[in-house]
Amino acid sequence: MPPDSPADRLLTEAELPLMHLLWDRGEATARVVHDALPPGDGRAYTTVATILKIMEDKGFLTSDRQARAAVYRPALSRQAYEARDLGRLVNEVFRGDGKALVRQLARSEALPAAEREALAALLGALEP
Amino acid sequence: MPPDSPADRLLTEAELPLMHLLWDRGEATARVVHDALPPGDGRAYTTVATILKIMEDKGFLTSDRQARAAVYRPALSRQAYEARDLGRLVNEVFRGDGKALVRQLARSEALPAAEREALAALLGALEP
DNA sequence: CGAGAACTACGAAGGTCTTCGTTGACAATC
DNA sequence: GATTGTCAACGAAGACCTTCGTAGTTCTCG
Repeated sequence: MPPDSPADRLLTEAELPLMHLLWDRGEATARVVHDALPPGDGRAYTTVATILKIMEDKGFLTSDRQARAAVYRPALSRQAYEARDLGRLVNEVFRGDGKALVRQLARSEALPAAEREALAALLGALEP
Repeated sequence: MPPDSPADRLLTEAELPLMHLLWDRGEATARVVHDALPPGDGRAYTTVATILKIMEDKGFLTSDRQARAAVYRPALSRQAYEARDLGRLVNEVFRGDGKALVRQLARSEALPAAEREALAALLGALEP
């Protein structure tokens, strides 16, 4: 088993926005990523370049270094990462109780009312 | 608004298991928490005491210090914390797309098959 | 070719987290 | 009353994260 496989790491706070950019675009150089960041961001180019390099070391990205400037690509699909982070939430915070998560989701502001109601109905149906 | 309110912090990896213990028991001293940890845990008593103190500083716990040994209580319900951590996942990882989270949940191993199917059906019904 | 631009690599600095030992205070016990 | 045990407080050490500047290399364009 490769010792440097993507492991079960999670992206850090600084890494996650860069990863979203790469998921959206498929690939990008450090320059492109930096320029695409929201203007108010303020992070220096070298900061972005360093973080991308670290993400590659961690196995989150691969790069094509034939090119003049390294072109980075996600080594992990957005879906796969979503599943990983969701897994952490379920296992560590909800202690494996997926139903409690759905219950919490049904209360969450993040979902439109229609879906919240549907979830609540689903819960009611499953456990009357 | 109190400036030192529980803020929007998340519990760290070392803090979370201690918090679960306190949620389960309602209150406990550092001694009780330490002794209740799984035997294989290995963390020293002083480590546990330090983490509890830090959690109090961060606003996650309150303590009764009349007693000889400080008695800690959660300053935040399990539900409230679940909502906070779920909120992070929805906003940062799923970028506000709650439906994507439900979709992911429907694929998750964490839920029994019956619930996964129900979620899938729900998604199908909402977005044909 | 030479000057300037762009890029990578390196490392330093400051922050947080995690772990634990030591010290000094206090209590209980003999 | 002296010894033993328990506790809070402090701080140190090592790991990781975040940020950025500098140095050196490579490319590009007059």
